[in-house]
Amino acid sequence: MDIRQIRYFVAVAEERNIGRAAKRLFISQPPLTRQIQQLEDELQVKLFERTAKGVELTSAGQLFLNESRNILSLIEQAQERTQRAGKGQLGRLDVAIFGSGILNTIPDILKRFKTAYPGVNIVLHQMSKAEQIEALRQKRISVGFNRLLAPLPDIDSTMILQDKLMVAVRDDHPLATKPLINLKELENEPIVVFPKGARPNFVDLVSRVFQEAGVTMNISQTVIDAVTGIALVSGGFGFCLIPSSASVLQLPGVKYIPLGGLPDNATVDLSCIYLKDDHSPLLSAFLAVVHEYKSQLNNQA
Amino acid sequence: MDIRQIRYFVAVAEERNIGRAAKRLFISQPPLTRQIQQLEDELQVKLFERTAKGVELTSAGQLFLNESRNILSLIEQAQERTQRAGKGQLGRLDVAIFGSGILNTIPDILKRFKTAYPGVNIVLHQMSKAEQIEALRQKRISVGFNRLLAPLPDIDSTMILQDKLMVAVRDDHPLATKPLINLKELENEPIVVFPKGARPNFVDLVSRVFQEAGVTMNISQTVIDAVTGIALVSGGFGFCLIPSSASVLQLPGVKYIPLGGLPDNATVDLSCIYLKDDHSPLLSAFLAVVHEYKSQLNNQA
DNA sequence: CCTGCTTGATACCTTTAAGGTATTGCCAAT
DNA sequence: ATTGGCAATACCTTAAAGGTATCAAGCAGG
Repeated sequence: MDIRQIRYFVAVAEERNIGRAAKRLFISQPPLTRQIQQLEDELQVKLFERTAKGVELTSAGQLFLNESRNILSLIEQAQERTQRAGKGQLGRLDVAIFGSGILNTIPDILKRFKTAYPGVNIVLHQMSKAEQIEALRQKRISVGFNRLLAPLPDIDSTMILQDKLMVAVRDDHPLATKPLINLKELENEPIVVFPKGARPNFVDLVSRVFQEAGVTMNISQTVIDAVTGIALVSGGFGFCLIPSSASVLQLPGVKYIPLGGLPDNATVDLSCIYLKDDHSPLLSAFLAVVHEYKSQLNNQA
Repeated sequence: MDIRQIRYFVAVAEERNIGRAAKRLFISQPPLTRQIQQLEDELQVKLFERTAKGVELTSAGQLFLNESRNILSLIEQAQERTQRAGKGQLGRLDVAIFGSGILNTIPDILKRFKTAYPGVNIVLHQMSKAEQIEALRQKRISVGFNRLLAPLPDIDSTMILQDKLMVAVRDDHPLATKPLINLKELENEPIVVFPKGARPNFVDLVSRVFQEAGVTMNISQTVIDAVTGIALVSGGFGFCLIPSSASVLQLPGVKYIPLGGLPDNATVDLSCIYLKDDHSPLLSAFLAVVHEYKSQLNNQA
């Protein structure tokens, strides 16, 4: 049995006349007659009663007509859905985000992607950097968002933005009134750092900045992420250096003040990472959205 | 797109290796490679990622695999169901019965057919003789049960049984004690006859019998069917001649007594009728059941 | 680092089967 | 009895599926 035969059968059933159906199918009458005969032979069922005016469906033929229509529509659907999946318009995309990374950039990107590709189901996973890399290699996720990535041979990354550093201060502290804080002013002050876990990390950037400025750093506490760090500032544990994008977070008694007098490379990147040899259309579509977001960000600045 | 290609695709997806799949399909590897390429070209979607160890499905391919399995199983089902319909094991059979014909013979036959062909949906219609013939010609029904048929050019019939005549009597009537009633004893007695409507009919048989025996008949009432006639006997309206198979009907105060001293042709047939050129497997199956029933009936007698 | 093995891809030929033209046979309406 | 419309048949042409031989690429073992 053949899809062509099914199509032919439906045409004949609808026209109730082989010659007319042949015209509709842009073939001549004899081959159509033969195809119908073949179909009947194969099924061992008479599908049509031949009359003087044409043909008419037997009861078995009537049943087969319904089934045939179902088959054809299922095939059509399958083609369309597969094509959409091939263009990345349909499917499931597993995305990893890091602890406090759910601030504004990532939700924005996800929102854009969701509106551009409404057929794609986005599944979020909270993962640390190391977990993301393992999950990428095992294909449990397709993209991860992260910061400060060491280059890896099998993993590519796209930088989305670079955050400058800011200082989280309690608003009753004397420095809280200044428009800009110099690193020197934080010498020996208690500093909360984050995150715990795999290096290189935001901690390393902060230490490097202190070191290069020749300022001694007094780490009062190491916590898991920016949110916890800022919470500790609010609790009076000292200062906390954060990437500027984390400053959207509002906590009672906490002010964010830009850090001045730093070298240009004193920034943290936000990047998304993915397997180098993942050529899935879903990933490409997602990266396209990321790039579009990035270029809009640059045009604003 | 082609069912063959879908089958090939599923095999390759399952084996994750074109060569192995080719072996499974009893073809050589190159044509299989080409068919997969063609399928990908047509869908404009890459279905497989070619690796060193074989091939692996892309996400679009994964989706298409699911759809393909659905399509194949639907096709299989369609073939099987159509074949069953072709053998008369599946479908719908519209059957007409006459007013009081729902006694024991017809339910028996229908019950047998139902157990032999459980996939067939029997739809009953109450129809007079004339209605049955019109409905047969319009193909609204496939079989009708009836009595005393005049032969028609386009309609065939099968006689199921021949009923002798019986008399329905009130049990307080003097004749009710006799084991056999002679027609002479009914002379001038009030007789209820049925049915109303198209001739030739059961009435005609009854009148003929009286006439041939030289007995004058006194029709007290003409009613629609046997059930009504017997009800009138119960109400004291007189006697009623009925086909013996109607004697299964029990009404208060009514006895059935055989009619004696009649010629052999004083019988009513129960027949089923159908279009001469209806060769549907459903009808053949039904008629086969009818014949089987008939021959069992004859063996008993 | 090279060699051999496995895998899919290509080139070219053979065979199967689908499509076309011409014609026949059948039934029905005139 | 005749004609018109329909499906079926016979015979040929063409397209496409399958086969054999061979190639190119990637990985494993020496």
